[in-house]
Amino acid sequence: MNEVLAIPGVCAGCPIRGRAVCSRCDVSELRELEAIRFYREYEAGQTVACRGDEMQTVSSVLSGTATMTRVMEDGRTQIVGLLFPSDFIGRLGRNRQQHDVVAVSDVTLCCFRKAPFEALVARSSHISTQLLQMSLDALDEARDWMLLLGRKTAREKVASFLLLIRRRMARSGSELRLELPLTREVMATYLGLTIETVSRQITGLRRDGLIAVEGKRVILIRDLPALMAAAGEDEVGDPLD
Amino acid sequence: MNEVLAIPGVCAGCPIRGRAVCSRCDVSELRELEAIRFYREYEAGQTVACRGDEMQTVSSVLSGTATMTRVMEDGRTQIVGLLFPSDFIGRLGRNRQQHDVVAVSDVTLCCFRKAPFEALVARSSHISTQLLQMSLDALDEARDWMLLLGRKTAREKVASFLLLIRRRMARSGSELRLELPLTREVMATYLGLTIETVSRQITGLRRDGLIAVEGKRVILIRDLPALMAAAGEDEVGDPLD
DNA sequence: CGGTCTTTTGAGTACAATCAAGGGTTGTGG
DNA sequence: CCACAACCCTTGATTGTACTCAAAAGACCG
Repeated sequence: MNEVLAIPGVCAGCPIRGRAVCSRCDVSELRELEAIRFYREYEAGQTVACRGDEMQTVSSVLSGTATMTRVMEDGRTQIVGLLFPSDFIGRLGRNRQQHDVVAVSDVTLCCFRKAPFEALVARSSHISTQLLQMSLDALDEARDWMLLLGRKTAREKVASFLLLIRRRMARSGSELRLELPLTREVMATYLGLTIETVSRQITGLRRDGLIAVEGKRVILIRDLPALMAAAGEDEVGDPLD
Repeated sequence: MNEVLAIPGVCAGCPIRGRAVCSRCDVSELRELEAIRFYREYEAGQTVACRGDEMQTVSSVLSGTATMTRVMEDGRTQIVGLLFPSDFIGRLGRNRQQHDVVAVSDVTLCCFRKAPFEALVARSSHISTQLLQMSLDALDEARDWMLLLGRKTAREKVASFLLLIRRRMARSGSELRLELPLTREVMATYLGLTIETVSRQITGLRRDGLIAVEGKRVILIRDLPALMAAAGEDEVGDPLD
C-alpha cells in the first residue's frame, strides 16, 4: 500500500466527480475535504480493511475493483458487495469496520480522515443527502442479490452476474464485450456457488451460443436477449424510477 | 384497509417514538409531520404496496409485521426484508414502489404524504440523519442475510431465523419464548427454502433438544448456546460498534 | 361434523457440491 | 531457450442436500 500526496485542486479532474459521495459539494466544502484527503493505492489481492478493525478513514473508490466479504468461523465466505469506482467505503455511526474489504484488481482510494469527515457530514446536507441516496441504491442492489442467492439456479446466477458486470462496467466501447475484473473464485464467492459450478455454467452458456469467451477474462455477449432470459430477470432494461 | 383519524398530539404516546424516522425531530417538525400524517390499518394477508405502483405515501410501521418481497416471472419469490414496528416503508428519490409489501399480521402504519414529507426531509437534517442511520442498519442486515442465503445449510438457516426473531421481537417476558408472527411459508420464503424443508429442520432442532414447540406458532429455546452454534453465527452477542 | 388451511412426514429425484485429475498460461531460473 | 513450478480454469465421476411430488395429520372455522 502506498500513500500518495494529494494534488491541490485535483477534484476538478477527478474521474468520479459527479458520482461520488462528494458530488453535490460546493467549492467551500470541497476545499474542506481536500484538507483531510489523501490517496492510497493497493495492489490486487491486498487487504484494504478487516472486519472489527477500528475505522480511521472512510473513502471513495477512484479506480479498480474491490470486494466486501463476510466469513463464517469455518471459512465459508460470501461476497456481500462489489466496490467499483465512485462507491463509498465506510460506515458512519460505527467505529469499526463491518466487512473485510479486499482489492481484486489494483485499486486507488480517495481517503478522508473519519472524524473530520463526519463533522462535515453533520454540517453539510450535500454530503448526507448524497450518502443517503447511495446507501438506498446499495440497499436495492443488496435486495436484488438476495433474490439471486435465495432462488436462482446456477445458470441464472452466472447469467445475472454477466449482466451485472455489463451494467456496472459500462464502457470499453462495445457494450457486448466484458472484461471481467474478477477470477472465477470471486465470481463463485459472490454468487454463492463453487468455482467448478461457475466454470461449468460458463461452458454451458458458451455451448448454447449465448456468449463467447476470449482468453480467460473476456466475455463476448452473442445473444443479449437470450442471456437476459437465462438470467430470469424481469426488468433489466427499465429500472423503476 | 381502514383509514383512521390522526389524533392530535398523539406522538407523545407513540409506541415507536424514539426509534422511528421521526425520533430526532423537534416539536415544530413533529407539528409539521402531524399535519401530513394519518394512520392506516391492514389485516393479515392484505397487500400494502405493489412493486411498480406510484408511491403516494411513505410510512412507519406502528404495530404488526409485514414483508418486502421480490418475485420472478415464473413465481419464485424471495422475501428481502421483514418490517417490524419502527421500520420505514418508502424510498426517497424514487417515484415508484420498489417492492411488494404484504401484511403478515394485522398492521398499523403511520403514513405521511410523500411530497410534503420529502420537502421536510430536505429542510430537516434530523429526519435525513435518522433515515441514513436506519438505511445503513438495513443494509448491514441485508448483507448478513446474503451470507445466510448464499452459504448456510437449511439447519443453520432455520436456527439463524429463530435467533433473528428473538433479537427483533425482544419482549414478551422471557427471551426464550418466541411467538412467531409468521407461518412456515413466510419463514421458507425468507430463508430461500421450501416449506417442507423448514418443517423438517424444526423437527430436527426439536428432536435434538435445542428447542421445543408449543402449538404451531410458539417456539421455546431450550439450549441457547447450542442454537447459536447451530446457526453458525460468529458474533451473536456482540454486534460491532 | 365436514371443510379448508397449515403443517408434518415419506419416497424419489435433481442440482450443485465434493473429490479428483488434467489442461493452459505465466513467470522464474538454470 | 527450455524446464519446471505455481496458479487458474476446465472436465469428469460420485455424493449429498434440499427440492418435488404425494399423502396424511392437525388446527381452525362455520
